[in-house]
Amino acid sequence: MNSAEKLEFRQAIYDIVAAIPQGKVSTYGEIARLAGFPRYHRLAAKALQEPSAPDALPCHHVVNSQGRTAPLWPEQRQLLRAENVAFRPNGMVDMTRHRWDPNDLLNEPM
DNA sequence: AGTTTGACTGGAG
DNA sequence: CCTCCAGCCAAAC
Repeated sequence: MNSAEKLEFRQAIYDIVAAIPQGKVSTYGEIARLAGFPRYHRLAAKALQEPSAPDALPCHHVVNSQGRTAPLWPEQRQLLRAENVAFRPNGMVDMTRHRWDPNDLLNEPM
């Protein structure tokens, strides 16, 4: 991965995350795959930590594959709750209800 | 140049 | 659900 690809990757990640609708969440592995770098989930996470990430970027819409919120980022839970995202009793996001389907453009506001 | 470190993942125990 | 582990890849040590 050269420097040009890094920029390309980061930009793709930001675009994808920006496209996640309110009340929906995606995973690090998913956005990395959509960005065209299937095994770069860890780098996707790092990209969201980058200070260069846009301020308005709703990175709280990204959780891990199990629906777990970022351990060292307690606010994420509040941000999601503010969007009526349902949490299971175990503290994980109810992925069956809130997983974002990139193909479903309107993603049923119902 | 070798080792450690994550806002990770999927599987095993 | 929990922890532990191998696989993963760039960055930071």
